[in-house]
Amino acid sequence: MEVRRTTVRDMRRSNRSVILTSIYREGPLSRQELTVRTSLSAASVSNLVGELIAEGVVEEAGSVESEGGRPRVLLRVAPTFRYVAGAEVGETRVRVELFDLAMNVLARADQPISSPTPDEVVKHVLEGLSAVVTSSGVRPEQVLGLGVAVSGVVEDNAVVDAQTLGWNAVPLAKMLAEGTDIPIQLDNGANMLGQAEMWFGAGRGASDVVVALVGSGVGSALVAGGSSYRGARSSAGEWGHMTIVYGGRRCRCGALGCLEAYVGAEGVLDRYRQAGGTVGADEETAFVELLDTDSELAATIVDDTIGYLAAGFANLVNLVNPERIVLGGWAGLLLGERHLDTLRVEVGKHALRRPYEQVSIVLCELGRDAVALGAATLPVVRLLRDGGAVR
Amino acid sequence: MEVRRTTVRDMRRSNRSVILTSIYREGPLSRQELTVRTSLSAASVSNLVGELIAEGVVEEAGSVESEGGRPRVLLRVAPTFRYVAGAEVGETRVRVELFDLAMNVLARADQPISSPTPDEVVKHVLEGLSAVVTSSGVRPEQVLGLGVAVSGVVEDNAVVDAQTLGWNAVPLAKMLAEGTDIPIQLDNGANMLGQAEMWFGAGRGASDVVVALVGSGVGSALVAGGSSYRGARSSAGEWGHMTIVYGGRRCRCGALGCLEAYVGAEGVLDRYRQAGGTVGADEETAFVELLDTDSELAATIVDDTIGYLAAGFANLVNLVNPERIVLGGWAGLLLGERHLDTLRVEVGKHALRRPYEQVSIVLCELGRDAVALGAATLPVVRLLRDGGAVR
DNA sequence: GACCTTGATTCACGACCTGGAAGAAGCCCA
DNA sequence: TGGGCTTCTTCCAGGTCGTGAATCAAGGTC
Repeated sequence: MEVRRTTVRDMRRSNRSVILTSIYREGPLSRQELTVRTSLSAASVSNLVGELIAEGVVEEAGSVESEGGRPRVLLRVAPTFRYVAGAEVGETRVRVELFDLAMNVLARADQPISSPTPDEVVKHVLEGLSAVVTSSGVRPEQVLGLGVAVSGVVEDNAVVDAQTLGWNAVPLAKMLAEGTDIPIQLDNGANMLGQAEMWFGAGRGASDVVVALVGSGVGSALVAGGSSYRGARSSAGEWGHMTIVYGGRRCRCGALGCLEAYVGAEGVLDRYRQAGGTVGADEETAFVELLDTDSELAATIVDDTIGYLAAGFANLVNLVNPERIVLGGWAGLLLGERHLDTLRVEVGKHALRRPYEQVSIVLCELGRDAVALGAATLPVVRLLRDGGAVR
Repeated sequence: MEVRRTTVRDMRRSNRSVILTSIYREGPLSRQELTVRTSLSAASVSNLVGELIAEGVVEEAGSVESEGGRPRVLLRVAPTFRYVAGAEVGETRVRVELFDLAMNVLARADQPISSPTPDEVVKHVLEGLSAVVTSSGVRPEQVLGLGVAVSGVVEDNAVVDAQTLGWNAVPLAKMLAEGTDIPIQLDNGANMLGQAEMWFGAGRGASDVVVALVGSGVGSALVAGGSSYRGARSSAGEWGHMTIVYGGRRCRCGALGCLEAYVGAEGVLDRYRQAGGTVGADEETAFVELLDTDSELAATIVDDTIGYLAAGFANLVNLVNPERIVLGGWAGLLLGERHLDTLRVEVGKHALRRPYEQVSIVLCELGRDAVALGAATLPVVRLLRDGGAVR
């Protein structure tokens, strides 16, 4: 039973949240439009908006004429009310970015990282954070929070397990909090890229979405009913290690026949080389080379890849019944740019007719650099949820 | 933006719901315990409970002594405040059951059905409903609602598509509503069995669960964060048609290599017969026969089945990260009773270590007759959600 | 039978949203 | 130029709600 009481204060907080969220997500709105959208009374809208303006969260932004009457005053979330930071922890670099509330980038700090130990990562994130804060002239107490995207499983928004980095139960949130007063929120990198696509990219307007990421490996972010689905212990979305060829190729996770072993760039190139194809050593260049090679072997490998990927998509379509699947990741984009139509057709061969007809399959719009952007939305989500209340 | 305003009335409804739900789900409770669990003030609990008692939803049920003070008065939902009905629409029969609010069966009506056309089904459901209501001496206006479980996709709680029955966009809710004043709610049969297991069976206490049903075919019910997950258009949970052997056996859905083609009883027996095994014609008898045959061939087929099923489970574990998987369906139970431990081990070979360690795999506890019970919980859910307000 | 402990109820209070009336701000037209 | 009109916004009285402190209730203890 997770039910909670409601008090008279919750009501106001909730209504502030409704109004603030509407203003933020649906662009400049007048009080009048807010009364329609929220079905709150005009009196309450005026009251709540007045409070939000007095606190500086919301500001008036011009007016628009109405049909012969008093013009409506437009309201927007004040972009400079507070700032938010996002960090992307990769295997070879740490990127920190600072945004205003309109999610304009104010500063960016990229730092190469030699060995991704927890201490090293903490050091670089904190350095990057203070670098972007300083260089943009924002006072630290103006920063609402720092969202950090890591490539592993983040439990309870605090502890990280990342097999690829060799991290086991690393209390990253605590470690970071010791070096700054800015509130920290952690999440998984794939989820954050998905979050970015949901807010600013190909996921806009949808509420049941799978963001499928195909790079060297394969992962996904699940969005159910408008919010990220993490499962019982935050590791949901491990789509890449779904068995798709029972007893098939050995995957680096140890199991046989995982999707990743067939459609991850590494697996694809491996299959090509084993079949006698030759490409360069650099993975991305090689992958492009394979896609653009005009040989029967290359065509077979690519067609097979599309087939396996389609089966993986179909499994999502059947099991999750999303309204949209967003394909991303560098390899996914390269493949999708060339073969999206074929992919769509192939999915239809594996999926049930009904959910297949209801899903649209599209490409990511933001590229791979949106991870920090997604992470930076975490403090914004909190701000909107709390109706503009700050620490 | 699905955010909605909150008014002062919502607050009371919400708190009534919190109290009523606590009393219903956590057994007889005193007002004192309610203040602790709901974190409402003692004053409000007293006030709200008084109202619920006055309306007859809740009643006092004895008292329990406290440590030297005034004894606590226990409260429970009055079992006979209202009644709920559940119907199971199968391919060969329609079952309707009537329950009190404590979910004790008061009456049951089974009706064989020759051809499951919509009109025929509506007729039998309505006949069954009036039969159980009459025979138990309950006044029709005392019946809170009828939940109907059908074996197809139910959209918007109103329209049914059932490929197996040949139904296409049948407005079943409307058709039923024309024959009775009792409110109708529709849902999918697998979901309803899952719902029954969640409330009264192997799912109790968990909030992220997959109920996996293996019979002649294969399906599942997904429970995410305590409530049933239906996806964008109500067809989520189609686990049986997940591709598990790329390019493998032809499934009755038309695709190749679906899980159902390997672990559904029909598929299993088919594989056995094709490999030279002989069993009787009746599916269930044949399946038991296969399981209990002491031959190398039979053992291989069974082992393979466990392997395929394990891969199917592992895909759920990786993608959904449930805390529990509940195996049911007649074939699933027969298999599970004999080989659950092996199955658990095999799942570990396909799933990622971390989510695998976090999931428990157990058998259904209620048998296959719980569908109507699950359906009958639909009106109860509505009652609890609305805080005891009746039509 | 006085006192203690614990559970339940009462009541004044402040916070909240609402509907209707009033005010504000622009446009139109004589 | 000013009155009238339309539309947006604010003000105010009224009613609902949960809270905290005080009070009442019901049993046990000595």
